[in-house]
Formats: sequence, C-alpha cells, structure tokens
Amino acid sequence: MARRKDHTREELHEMALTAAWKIAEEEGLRGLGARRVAREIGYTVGTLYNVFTDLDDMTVQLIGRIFDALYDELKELPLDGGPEADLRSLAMGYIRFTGSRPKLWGLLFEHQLPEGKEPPEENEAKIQLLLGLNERALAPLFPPGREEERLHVVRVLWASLHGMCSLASAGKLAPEETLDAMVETLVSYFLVGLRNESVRQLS
Amino acid sequence: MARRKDHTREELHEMALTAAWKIAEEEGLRGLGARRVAREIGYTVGTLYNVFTDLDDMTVQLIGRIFDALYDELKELPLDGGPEADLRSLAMGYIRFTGSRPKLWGLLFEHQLPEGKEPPEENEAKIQLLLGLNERALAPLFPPGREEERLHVVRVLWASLHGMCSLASAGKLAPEETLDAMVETLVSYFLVGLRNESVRQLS
DNA sequence: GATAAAAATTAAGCAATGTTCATTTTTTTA
DNA sequence: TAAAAAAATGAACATTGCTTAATTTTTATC
Repeated sequence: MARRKDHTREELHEMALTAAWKIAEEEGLRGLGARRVAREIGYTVGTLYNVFTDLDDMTVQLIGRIFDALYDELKELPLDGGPEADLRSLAMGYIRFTGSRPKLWGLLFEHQLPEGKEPPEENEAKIQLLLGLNERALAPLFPPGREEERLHVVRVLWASLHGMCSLASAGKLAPEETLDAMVETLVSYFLVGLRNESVRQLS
Repeated sequence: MARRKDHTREELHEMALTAAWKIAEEEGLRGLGARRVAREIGYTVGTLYNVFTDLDDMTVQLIGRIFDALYDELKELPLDGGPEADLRSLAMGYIRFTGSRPKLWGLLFEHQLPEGKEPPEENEAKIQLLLGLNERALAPLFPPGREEERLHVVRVLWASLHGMCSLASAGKLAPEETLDAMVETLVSYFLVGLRNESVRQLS
C-alpha cells in the first residue's frame, strides 16, 4: 500500500500547499479541509498530518505564500515617480492582486488562530518586506532620523488599504462604490496631509 | 418532555441571540456552535433550528446586534465641536467599542456567508445609520449638492478604520503600535487633505 | 542477497460538528 | 373530553479534525 518515495517530504509539502492554494482560490476557507487537500494530492489524511502539525499550520503556511506572491508582484513595479506616484502604484498593485483572487485573499481575515497559537515570525517578516516597499516610496518625504514616523505612516496607510480590500473581498462594499475610487481617495487625501505635516515638521 | 410556552418564540429568539453574544464575546466564532448555544439556553438543537434556519442565519442576526450596539454607543456622543473634533470623537468611540470586545468584533471579518447566501438588507441599513453619523460630522466641509462625495469620503474613512480595528482585533498589529495612535494619524492627515480638497473645490 | 531496522502510508476509528426528522409531549381548540 | 395544532426532543446521518495501530515499503547491515 504505502508508496514511500513516490515523493519526498519536501515534494509532498509543496504539493499540499499548491493544492490548498487552488482550493482556497476557488472556494475560500470553507472548502479547505484536510481530507479535501489529501484527496487532491492523491494521499490520505494521515500523510497530511505527517507533513503539517495541524490544519491551522497548513493554513498559516498558505497565508505565508500569499504574502510571497503579493511581494513578488509588487517588487516588479518601478518606483521612480516620486512619493505620490509610487505610493499610488503600490496601492493599485495591491488591489489588483487582491481583486483577482478575492477568496484567497479573504483567508487573511477569515482565518483566526485559536487562543495560544501564534503565527510564525516568518510571516511577520514577509509583512515587513511588503511594508518596506512603501517605506522606500515615502522616503523622500521624511528626513533622516524620522524612520519610525515613516514606518508608522506606512502602517496606517496599509491597514487602511487592508480594510477596503477586506470589505471588497467579502462583497461588503456598496455597489456604486469601486475599490479603485476609494483607494484613490485615500491615497491622495492622505498624501496632501502628509506633505503638510512634513513641511510643518521641517520648518 | 416538550415544555411548550415556557417561552414564546420571541423570547427564545432573544435568549439565543443573547447567549450567542456572550459566547462570541468570550470565545469568538470558533465557540459559536449550535449545541453550545442550545445548551446555554436550556434547550436542544432542534429548538434552535426551529427559530433560525441556519447557524449562518443566527450569526448574521448576531452581527446585526453588534451594529446596533455600536450605533447606540456612538449616537450618544455630542457632535458639536466641528468636523475634526467630531470625526475624531466618532473614530475613538469606534475603537473603544471594538477594543473592549475584540473577539465579538472579530466576527465581522471571520464570518463569511457561503456562495449564494446574501446578508439581510436589514444589516445594510444598520451600516447606513453608522455612516450617517459621520456624514453629519463632515457636513460643514461639503457644500450642498456634494452629498455623494461626502458619502464617498465617509466610506473611505470608515473602511480604513475598519482595517485597523480588524488588525487589532486579530492581534496582528505591531506590538509597539497602538490603535489609538494609528487612528489619530489617519484622521488628522486625512482631514488636512480634506480641508485642502474642500477649499480647492469651493474656489 | 537475505534480514532487520527505519520510515512512510494507510485505514479504521473517535469525538464533535451542522442539520434533519420522526416521535413524543404539551397546549389549544372545539 | 377528544381532536388538531404546536413545540420540543433525541436519535440519526453525513462530514469534520485528528489519532493511532497496523501494514507496507524502503533502507541499512551483514
């Protein structure tokens, strides 16, 4: 029965996450069951539990991959048009990514680790990478020594983006409201405020 | 066995939602099971399915109650300090509410209706009520005839707030970052931008 | 190349879930 | 008091997450 070495543990791990991605993309968290993933890769639940400690473990790793994919897409964007243009470009890249895979993106909000379990710091680092792109874009607006402020602003901006995309992914946006328009408003108003603040701080 | 008229259908409905609230407040969506709620009100699952069509149905109604509670709290805030102060006041009321019941608030993001099921328009109306508070606060910044723009801006602002509170509820905020500070940044930067925009439009 | 140790896979099983429904009990009506 | 309607139950079903004993395969050793 047991066909050892059909695939190495690494391969199994890879196959499972790929299958999980596909399932989540089509059906969201509700479809992401252990037996379902196992069937998809041609193995049994037991094998899956040999590769992941938990379904939570698998899901968290899948979420890590989603961060990776977003970063891979955003890092290709040219950042050379000044803070406004660059930030806008990043924001639009973000909503393009999430908008094209709403169910997959919904995982980030739907999935909640139970009390006691913590997400791996690996994922924290991936978020930092994403925020870093935005920090670079905003760099011209912050004099040296104000890196903390800059990070704070980036966090606020991306948490806001996150909020709008979350509502959009869940289909909770008013029908007459487009994500693009909302993001556009956020970025432009926010940047005017930022320029003002920046000027104020420098003088 | 069956003790009819121990409680009317209305009372049962009320009791169930109250129990669901309490459970969700303490344990989040993960604890919100049919048998669990039934036990809490001293009945069996069957009875629960006599009152709600579904667990989804129950959850959606619970979410409606959460909107109600937030509105009840926010509507008491005095709105007479000008747009900046009023908006800040509303935003802080919002995060006070969500921060004091993080698990309960988390329901709004965790719960996703399966394909085909739509949330009741009742809940839509409750959201409109909440947004209306903010529209009133921002009224001085928008001349008559620009109500649509105003609503758009309010939506952007509250979706952003939503994003930050969602991250905070899920414990995904950087430890050195407080929700208060982030909201403060959002509101103030945004408002500067808004004033500029407003001035530009009027001239 | 045979044999023993290690590793991998499975299938069966457990407890718990959402949901349904025939049955039983109670209340209402006549 | 009897019949009809309503309400509540508990048992059942399919499906979940997860565990584990048993089985098969590979690998290492001689």
